[in-house]
This record gives sequence, structure tokens and C-alpha cells, in this order.
Amino acid sequence: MNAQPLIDYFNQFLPLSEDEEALVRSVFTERMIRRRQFILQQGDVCNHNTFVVEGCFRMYTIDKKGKEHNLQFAIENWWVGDIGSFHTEKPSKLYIEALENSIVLQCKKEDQLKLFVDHPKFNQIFRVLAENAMVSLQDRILQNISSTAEERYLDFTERYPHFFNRISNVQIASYLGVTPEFLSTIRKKIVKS
Amino acid sequence: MNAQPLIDYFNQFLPLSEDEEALVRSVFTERMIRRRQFILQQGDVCNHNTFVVEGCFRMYTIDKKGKEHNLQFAIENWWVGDIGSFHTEKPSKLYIEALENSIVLQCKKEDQLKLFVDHPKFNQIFRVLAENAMVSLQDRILQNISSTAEERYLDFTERYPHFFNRISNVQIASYLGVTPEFLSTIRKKIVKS
DNA sequence: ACCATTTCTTAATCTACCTTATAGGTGCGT
DNA sequence: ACGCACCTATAAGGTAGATTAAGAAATGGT
Repeated sequence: MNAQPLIDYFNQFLPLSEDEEALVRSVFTERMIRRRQFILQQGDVCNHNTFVVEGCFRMYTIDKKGKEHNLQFAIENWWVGDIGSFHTEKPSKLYIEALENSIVLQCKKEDQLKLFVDHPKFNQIFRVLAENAMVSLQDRILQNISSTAEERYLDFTERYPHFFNRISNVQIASYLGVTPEFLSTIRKKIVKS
Repeated sequence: MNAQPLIDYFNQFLPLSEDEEALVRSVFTERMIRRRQFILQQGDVCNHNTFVVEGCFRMYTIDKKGKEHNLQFAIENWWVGDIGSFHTEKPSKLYIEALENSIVLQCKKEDQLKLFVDHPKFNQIFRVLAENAMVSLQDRILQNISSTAEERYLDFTERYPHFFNRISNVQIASYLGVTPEFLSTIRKKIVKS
């Protein structure tokens, strides 16, 4: 079990003491997830907070018409989980599925609370993480209500160049909120110009 | 100067000690904002975190074509501010404008940091606030990529019934990402059915 | 090495939503 | 009472993007 990537990650924000590092090691457990495997399914309560060490995930929902809509991708050094369900302990509306064979570090809800109580520094780290997430979510909303699909696609390729060659266009289309067919015509138009 | 609404608000999350209440009183200052007045303009750095005691605000951006797009409204007991700019101290792309004569409580960046350092409890409160905000932002993104304008409007009226009679349809249309004309036809259709 | 599945593309038709324009309504200041 | 600014409604024509269908290319499992 190797929690080092997560400890390195935390140290970027705020250097951890030996104690705190030990606590992280004791609280997070490593798991291998195979491609197509789910770590959360609609109807389940999200009991774990998940840090991606290696691999790739998508978090999505299925609407009344049966269509999937990607809310978020997560690769190395990203967090993934349904925070709403995690907090309220209500059933999630989301699925989280591995797009590649992956390695994650997971922490149960009660253990994460222990982290916050015993070492307030983690409150600060997770506050900053949540605030950063807010900023990018706000950006994305602004984009959704103010840009065309083409502009959103171009921005996506610039903002997430590593996702781009790793995630299929079907998944990217679902993230951008367009059909794969229309993404295809967008791509053709961009290549031409 | 009356910080009681804010103190009541904090107490809902986590009861404050006398010390902490005093700190809140010393760190937040009251301001009256008149209708049409701005508390943030594009290009300025967002130096304050703002809690709305009374009144109503909208936070919006202006795109390259000169169109306004509402990102958020804020009424009593809501926070408003550009967190991205607040953190990075980079110029904001956003405007925050009062839609009604309003009363707010504001706190400077360095004072808020003091709050976090002196009383870690505020780290926890603001972590929970940020996480809650994340959840509703995620919901909104899912809605934007999966629903029609009519569905989004109906959801808005259910989710925010108090906004609804207080904010003009022009502003609501801008929040939903449609033109006021199209919102008008949506409303007509809903009344009919 | 093979078949099955998924992925990408192209094209025709269709719909949600935008644009522009016009007109009536409502509140507010003087 | 009047004019002015702002908000809402209606309608015609236009465009971004959806839907359906069908074929080609790539990928994966066994």
C-alpha cells in the first residue's frame, strides 16, 4: 500500500507533520479498479472520498430519457466522489466508472471526519480544495450559458490537454453537452480552418 | 453596525463561542448599497467577502459580444463574491450589482485569513459552505447539459420561489442562458398547459 | 486471428432556441 | 398629468444543434 502520491499532493498545499502523514497512511486504503468497473452507482450512498493515483474515471448521471451526461472526469491527482451524497448520506444520482484500469486511495466518511477533528489542518486543505473546485465549476457554468459548442470544445482542449488523447470523443461530447455526431462536425470544421 | 444576522447564520452551522462572536463583530463591517450600485467590477481584484443581510444582488460577466450572463443571484443570508479573484488576487471578470437597496456585511481578505488562523472553527464552517456551494453548482451544470430551457425554468421556480417574484424575467432569462423573448414564450406555454 | 463491440464520420431532416422588430404595459420622477 | 425608462409579449425568419440512419475504422476479448 502506497499513499505517497497523496502525501506529496497534500504537501504541495500545506507541509504535513510526521503525525499527519502517518494519519493519512492509516486512513486511506489503496484499491485497484478495472476498466468499466463502478466505484459508485445511482441509488447508493457515497461513503468514500476517492483520490486517483493512476488511471481515469468519469462521473455521470442518466436522465429520464435514459441519456448519460458526464459531469466530471478525474485522472491522476484528482478527487472524485458525490460530495452531496457523501454529506447528506442520501442516495446518489450519479455513477462513477473507471475508463481505464486504475489505482485509487479511498477514505471512509467517519475516517475523514476524524482527520478534520484530530488535525484541523485538513479542514484548511479541504476548504481550499473545495474553493478551487467552486471556481472551476463557476467558470464552466459561465461557459455553458455564454459560449457555443465549438468554443467550449476549443477551451476544453486547451484547458485539459492531457484528457484529450486519453478520453474518447463520445465521452467528451457528453461532457460538453452535445451529441457525438455534432462534435464530429465541429472537429471537421476546426481541422479545415 | 449590526452583525447579528451573520452570527445567527454561523450558529446554525456550528455554535460560536463569545470570543468568536466578538471576532466576527470586529472583522465584518456593515455597508449600505443602493440599487444599481456595484460592489465589484470587471478588472478589479475582489478584496472582500460579502454576506447579504438585506437586499438582492446579481453577479454576472460580459462576453466578447457585449452580452451579460448572470452567474448567480444573492439575497438575505447568501454570500457573494468572486472567490477566484479573492484567492489569486488577479483581476476579476465579474460584476456584482445590487438589484435592490441592500445591506451587507463585508470582510477584507487579510481579516478573513486572520479568522482562519486564530479560530480554526471558521475553516470548518467555510469548508462546509464551499462544499455545499459545489453541490449546487454541480447540479446546475448537470441541468444545463441535460435539460431544456423550459425544464430549467420550472426547476428554478421550484428551487428558488423567493427569487421569482423579486427578480425581473430579463435577469432570470440571463441566469438560465436564454433570451428574454424565449423565456416569454416559455412562460406563455406553461400558463396555457 | 477473429468476431464483436465500440468509435468516428457523413448526410438528411427536424426542433429548440436566437435575432430582429414592433407594440403594449408599468412604474417613477417632475 | 405627462414623459421617460424599463419590462413584457408577440411574431417572422434564421441558425445551432438533435435525431436518425448507415457505413467505415478502430479496438478489445477470447
